[in-house]
Amino acid sequence: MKAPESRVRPPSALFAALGDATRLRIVVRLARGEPLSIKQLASGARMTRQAVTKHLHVLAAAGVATPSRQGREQLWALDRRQLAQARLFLDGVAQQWDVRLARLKASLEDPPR
Amino acid sequence: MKAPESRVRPPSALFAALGDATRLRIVVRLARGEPLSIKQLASGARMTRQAVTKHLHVLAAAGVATPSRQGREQLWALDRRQLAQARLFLDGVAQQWDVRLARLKASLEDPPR
DNA sequence: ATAATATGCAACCAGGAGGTTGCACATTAC
DNA sequence: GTAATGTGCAACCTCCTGGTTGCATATTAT
Repeated sequence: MKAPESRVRPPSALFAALGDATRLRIVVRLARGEPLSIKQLASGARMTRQAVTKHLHVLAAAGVATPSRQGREQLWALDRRQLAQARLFLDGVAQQWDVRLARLKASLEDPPR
Repeated sequence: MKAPESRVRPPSALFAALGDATRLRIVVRLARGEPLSIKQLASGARMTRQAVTKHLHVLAAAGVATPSRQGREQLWALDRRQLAQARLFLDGVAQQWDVRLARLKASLEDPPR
């Protein structure tokens, strides 16, 4: 068996979730670690609470943020795992590039005959 | 003065560029380092060449890929700089989190009086 | 020169994303 | 109990995105 939240998501969905200015600001605010209610997140965002709610659900679908009930409030917090996945992906791209550059450099210093 | 391509882009635009499965596949293919023509990139993508062209322009607008003419072909290659920026952003988020966790841990081990 | 190849440009279209409004419901405060 | 607060749900609207088609243009091959 496997953890339900860790089911495979295409990395593009992850980047798409981060690919909105409003959502990225939410992520940054949540990155401080303290869970925030929808009300708190909506204040300061120049749009309706419902719009913010939608964005939060997008983040949840991407596995980036998760909610938890606390009385009549819903507190949202980040889930680092998917963000770590995104980093790994970018690392992979950079690494392939590095490997290729290393090969090129090697071939220049010690050309194949 | 500063390099023209390094003008500030909102990081969300960057993630948005990566937030499409087709574009991400293009990025992965280009990550090998070898520049590819539009024709080459379009073969294997089950859509029209024009659709691929559009995706390439999105990547170019985000500063992720850049074209260069070679006769009648247009060769596309990755530009790592923006990808590095994306990594830095994710590092920042993770780091804030780490800092907060460290503080929490410290406060538990050595509680403020 | 002519044909084949690789790309550019523009119009067009369907669907989804981001946002709003209005109202219902649950929880806490007084 | 009643009011205030925080949220959930659904309908609706607009605009952008991803995709197509059709044709024009530039370069290379024969």
